[in-house]
Amino acid sequence: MAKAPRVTIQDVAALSGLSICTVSRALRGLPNVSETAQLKVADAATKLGYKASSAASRLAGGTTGSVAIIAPTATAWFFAKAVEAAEEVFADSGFDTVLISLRNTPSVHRKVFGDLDALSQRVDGVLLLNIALSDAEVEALASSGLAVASVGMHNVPWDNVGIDNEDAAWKATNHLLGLGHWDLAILSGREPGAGSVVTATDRLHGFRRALAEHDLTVDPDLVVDAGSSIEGGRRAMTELIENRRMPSAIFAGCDETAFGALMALRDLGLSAPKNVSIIGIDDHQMSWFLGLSTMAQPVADQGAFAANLLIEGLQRPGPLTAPASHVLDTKLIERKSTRRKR
Amino acid sequence: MAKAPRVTIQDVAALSGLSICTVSRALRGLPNVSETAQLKVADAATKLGYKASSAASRLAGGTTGSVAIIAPTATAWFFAKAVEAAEEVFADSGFDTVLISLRNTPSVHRKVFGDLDALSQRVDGVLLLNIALSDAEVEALASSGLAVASVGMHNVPWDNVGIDNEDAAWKATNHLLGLGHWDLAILSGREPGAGSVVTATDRLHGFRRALAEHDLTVDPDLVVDAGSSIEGGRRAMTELIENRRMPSAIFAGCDETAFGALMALRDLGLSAPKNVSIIGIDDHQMSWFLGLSTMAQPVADQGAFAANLLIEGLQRPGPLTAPASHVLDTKLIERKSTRRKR
DNA sequence: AAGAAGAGTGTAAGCGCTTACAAATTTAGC
DNA sequence: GCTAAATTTGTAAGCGCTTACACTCTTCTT
Repeated sequence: MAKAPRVTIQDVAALSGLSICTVSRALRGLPNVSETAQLKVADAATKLGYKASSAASRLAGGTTGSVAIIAPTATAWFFAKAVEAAEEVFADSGFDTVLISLRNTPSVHRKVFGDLDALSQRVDGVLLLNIALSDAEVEALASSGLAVASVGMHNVPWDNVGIDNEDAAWKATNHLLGLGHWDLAILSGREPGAGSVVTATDRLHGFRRALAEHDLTVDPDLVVDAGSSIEGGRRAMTELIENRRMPSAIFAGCDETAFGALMALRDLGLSAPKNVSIIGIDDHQMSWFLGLSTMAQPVADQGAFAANLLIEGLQRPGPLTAPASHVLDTKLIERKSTRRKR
Repeated sequence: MAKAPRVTIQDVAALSGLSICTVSRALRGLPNVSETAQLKVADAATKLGYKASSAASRLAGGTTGSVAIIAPTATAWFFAKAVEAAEEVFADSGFDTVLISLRNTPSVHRKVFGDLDALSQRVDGVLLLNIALSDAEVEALASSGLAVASVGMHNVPWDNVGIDNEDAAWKATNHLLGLGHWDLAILSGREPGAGSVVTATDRLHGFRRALAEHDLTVDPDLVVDAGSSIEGGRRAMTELIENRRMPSAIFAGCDETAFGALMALRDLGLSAPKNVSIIGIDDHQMSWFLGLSTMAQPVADQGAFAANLLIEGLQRPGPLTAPASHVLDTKLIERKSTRRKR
């Protein structure tokens, strides 16, 4: 298998009997190219199996043909799913997907968002998944020249898609409240700051609002940081029971956190809903199996939708004037981990 | 925030009072650069915040500074974990990580491996995760000019790291056999072919060998294709019970498949180990919770190890002469989903 | 002390593509 | 049927970097 002797735009030009300039334009679908030329070029290109060199295009002022997906972590269920869905859309549109995981690490977060130039050098656009950004970072990103789209963020000057996290949390909490539980704990995502997940904040708000609407106060002891992993949920739940106190019901920031909580309960010989009711958000594949009540959200849809938004943004000529925010539905799924308070 | 006026190698050259050629060499650590020059350049570069344009480097015959991770799917637990671990290594070494998910789809597999030129245009090397490759594909890849490293493949002309899948399956099967079960079923990964996962084949071999060593034959009805997802496991288990027959024990190709099987059992009012013993491979975080016996394997380690192998390969001057294959340990973890046959 | 060998540096020619701008061709207008 | 305008095509100058190759100094040789 000999080293393929790269076929360049010159070869296509030669074969089609046109200049490389015309070929370049034809290939990119620019106006001012006759149909005849268009066809000749297309013909020659396929015949030669021509593929433009992305490096050369980029250098000459074009684009990189790749986009970055930035996720707080790549292993959590939500992100793995969203990433795969987005990657599919990008791949089908001919974009390379550069994966950047912040690994829930503030220093990585700062490194990535502190050097947008480096980023904009390698990709045309970025897809942000639930990233908590400071105002300065938002502004920097908006004026970086990069196309941007996101999942689960709001009040951002670019297209976004997500669920209404506050509302979902509010509904989940109300479900608990409706079952007669008023002594509620929340296994929350990390507190705001670099490296955190934006949805966590919203969900905490929803939780607080639901309680407030019922004239209930939030016991600080019952708000525990659990991140969004199984491990974190387990740790948080253990902390809650051993060092704080057992609530009547628990709202877990996501299903994986709830799984961890369920584990912790079992460690201590307890279980849901017997000793405590528990509800999550996500509708992870395992939730049905574990009988976990949850607020279902469409994950792959969000990833794919946002990816399409980004691609549109990439193709739009001018800068984005009116960023749109799309909200997808969530749905309460009652299972056996929650039941009426006795 | 104004559009950053790109700082080029020229600026560095000017500031350091040297020629761009010397700067280029100094920056890349090539020989024949005096220490003084080295320092001056480093100084000017940091002062200016200079970052080489990957497009230009690439075009000028250099490298892309990015590597691809190719996985059969990005959502399965094993791959999500391995991808994140590898991405971390790459990021820390300054490489961009391009994620390519084959989505368990043969056509995507063919598209990716059928056009290695396109690939080698965008990345310097590829990290293959458990990809089942034909001999022709292996050869094409080996002579593509790309650096290659892999997880879970064997007899490949590049560095590889993995567990001994056949051995792990053999041990898992023997665990079942040792408990007195001789009527065994396997929930296997997909059969060989484009888009399949190579470990599945090995595990099936290990299963068969263990049975053969005990003079047992494999009932074709008890070999069912389950892919490597929860959904697949559930489907396969349902198929097994409803349309074939209930074995005494089951070896699931991976933990997620086992989870699915557990779900299917419960759908039918059955459970493990009461009605059937079941063992998986992975030691997924949920396995402990579900009491699933399994063969534990180090996933993040494999991803990180392979990533380092790839980076070494990228830095090695000549072509690889003696590909090394590293085997990591697995360990039987007995939990309550398997028990002695009564 | 003169010449060979080396080390360090600079010059200039691209890599394959995009993009003003100029040139050539077609179409429209009167 | 001839000019003005519109359309299509070609020319050439880079994009920022690498890399032969030429060149200038230092060191050793003998």
